[in-house]
Amino acid sequence: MSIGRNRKIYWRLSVLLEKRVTISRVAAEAGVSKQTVSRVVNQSPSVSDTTRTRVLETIERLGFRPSALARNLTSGRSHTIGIVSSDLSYINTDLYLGMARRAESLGYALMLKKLPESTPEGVEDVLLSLVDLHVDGIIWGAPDLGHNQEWWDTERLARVPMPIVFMSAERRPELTVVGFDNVEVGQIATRHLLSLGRKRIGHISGPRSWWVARQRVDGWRETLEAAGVAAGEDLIEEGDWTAVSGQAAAERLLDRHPDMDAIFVANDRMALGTMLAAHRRGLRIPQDIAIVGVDDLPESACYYPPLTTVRQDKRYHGYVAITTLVRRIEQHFGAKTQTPAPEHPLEHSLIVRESAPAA
Amino acid sequence: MSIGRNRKIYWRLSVLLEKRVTISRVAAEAGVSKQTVSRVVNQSPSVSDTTRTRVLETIERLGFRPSALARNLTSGRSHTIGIVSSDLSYINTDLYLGMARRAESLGYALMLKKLPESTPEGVEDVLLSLVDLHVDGIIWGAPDLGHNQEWWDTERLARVPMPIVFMSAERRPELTVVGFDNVEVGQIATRHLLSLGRKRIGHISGPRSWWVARQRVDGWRETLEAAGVAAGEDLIEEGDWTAVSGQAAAERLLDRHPDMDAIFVANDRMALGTMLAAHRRGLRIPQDIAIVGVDDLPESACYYPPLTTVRQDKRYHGYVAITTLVRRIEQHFGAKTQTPAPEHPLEHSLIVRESAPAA
DNA sequence: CTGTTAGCGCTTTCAA
DNA sequence: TTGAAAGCGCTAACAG
Repeated sequence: MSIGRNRKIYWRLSVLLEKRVTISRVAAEAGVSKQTVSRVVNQSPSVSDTTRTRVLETIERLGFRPSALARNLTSGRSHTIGIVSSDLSYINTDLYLGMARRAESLGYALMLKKLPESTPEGVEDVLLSLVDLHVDGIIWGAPDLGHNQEWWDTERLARVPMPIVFMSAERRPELTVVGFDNVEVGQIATRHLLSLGRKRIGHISGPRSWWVARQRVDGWRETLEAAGVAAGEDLIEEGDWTAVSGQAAAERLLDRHPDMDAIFVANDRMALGTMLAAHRRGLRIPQDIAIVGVDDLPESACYYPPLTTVRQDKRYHGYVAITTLVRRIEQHFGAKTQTPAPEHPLEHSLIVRESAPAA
Repeated sequence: MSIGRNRKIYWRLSVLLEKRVTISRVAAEAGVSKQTVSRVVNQSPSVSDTTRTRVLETIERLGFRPSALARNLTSGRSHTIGIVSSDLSYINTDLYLGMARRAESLGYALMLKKLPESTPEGVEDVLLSLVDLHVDGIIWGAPDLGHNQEWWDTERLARVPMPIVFMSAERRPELTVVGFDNVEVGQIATRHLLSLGRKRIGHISGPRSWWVARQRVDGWRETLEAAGVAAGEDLIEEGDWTAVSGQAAAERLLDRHPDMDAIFVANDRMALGTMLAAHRRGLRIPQDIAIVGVDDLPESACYYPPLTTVRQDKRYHGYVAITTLVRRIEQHFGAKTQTPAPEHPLEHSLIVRESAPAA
């Protein structure tokens, strides 16, 4: 679409109140065929300058805007991406911003779909409704659902008639997955705690049904085992990513191991709960117990004490997800031009703050 | 749409990989006209039972799903609602969930649009793109932008060809606004602090360009003045809703008024920063300084100490917003049936925790 | 370079 | 109760 962004267009929008300005109307007023108008709008080179000018002028004057709907119907693609999530627990502000910006810059609109309370039937419905809406591709932003439960078997996958990109799912050859290396996340956090000289390092994990949660557990375990430090299941408690659940998990963990001197918590919000539990017991952070989280939420710098955490660039995560999906969409439609692949992989870094300061 | 939710449908989806099943195909196979199929799909009563059964059977067998696109093109409505926000700062998880659930139950899909960095031109573009997409209505979820700056003048408003519902905007007769009474929020918080016997009550506000922020300031001021307590501008510092900005604002406030014994902070995240500032100065909460926030974020129960806060039911906020919009859409299209209005107004309540416990 | 002819998949007339 | 015809607004495939 090459219509000038002149704000005058907007002033003509009033016409819509009467009757939508269509391509035919423009054609008539400009004294050309609909096809020519279409060519002008779509930047086809095969239009004479004189005609182009005249048409463009008419378009401006009438405030014509091509109907995305009609366009989609004929072209077969909607330039719309469906985003599926159970709630916005995985898709937070930053991830959304990253996706929205990138999608917009590539000319795609975003359609959000909530999964109804995690039932498999609901999932089918959501998928179908997305098909009905002719979305060009899907971002699967519900890492908790149906990944490892082999829900997404090859058969089912083959049935979805458009590309899907999975956020942080277990990697499988037939799935396009975009996500961080969460084993490494666990390693980074745990290594830091080891480097501080801690020996009794517990872990508060996310729901083990989530792949990311399991990965972080693995990173923690591997690191400890490599260092010859205890890493049994008794040192793990599971939360549900919320602060309160983190507090409860910490209580259980500290009840069982009062001598614990460090905890790697699988996300910042649970780390907040963990700190509260520690405060309640009169444990000093980090002297008595060091804590490391994951996410680097903007708030975590204001926790008491400020939290050491493994930072994930969610915005870039969103960027990469959309870019990857659009590339798949393009090849799906056999586009001539190809969006370039993302330059960097998804990386994370340790942000050291008072809850576990450098040695 | 009344197509049985039989999961078998899904298994037929594979057909899509070859060629989309259209109404004509169904008509042909069922030996009826397209019209009849259309009638069956749209639950028209004027179809004989025999025919209906046969058509439904064919629909199931072929896995036919009506194309929302084609349908929209003819019917003129898309059953899609556009949600405009600058980022997801105002639209948080709960608000989104409330909207998504309600929209889904009323048969609407949600299209999310991000405002490009708050420029007026960008706003025009977003609005236009929503018009292009034929959304049936718009939720304006960017309370910071263009409310009081008279951006939304009557003229401009008249130009948007579909209903708009504004989230938490300044009330004006020509605008449909859904939001909490934020003056009352300020009053509730401040009254609580007064009831604790506090006399030097400061306020950390959100950006004064936001209407909600100004409302909360008003509530704070009115309450203090009514009680004959100082409420000057020197007792206010402005943040940008983030925790860090709250910390900075608190620093400034406490520098200027070291004798302050309470602070009403306009949201929980800034309250977190405020608490950190207090801790840093060795002030005990609540003994030396009591703090009240707004929102009741799930995390706030795990702040140290747990935060007293004014709870807003964001989920219901979302429910009401969508319900209101859909009602307007229905009358816009002159629908026969009318969605019932929300039962309750938006209310808030004080959640008392340790940062400002009951007297 | 430009126009004509067909649709895209569905709904809305209007007849039968 | 059913069907035929005529679009919705646009693009694709051919002509010229």
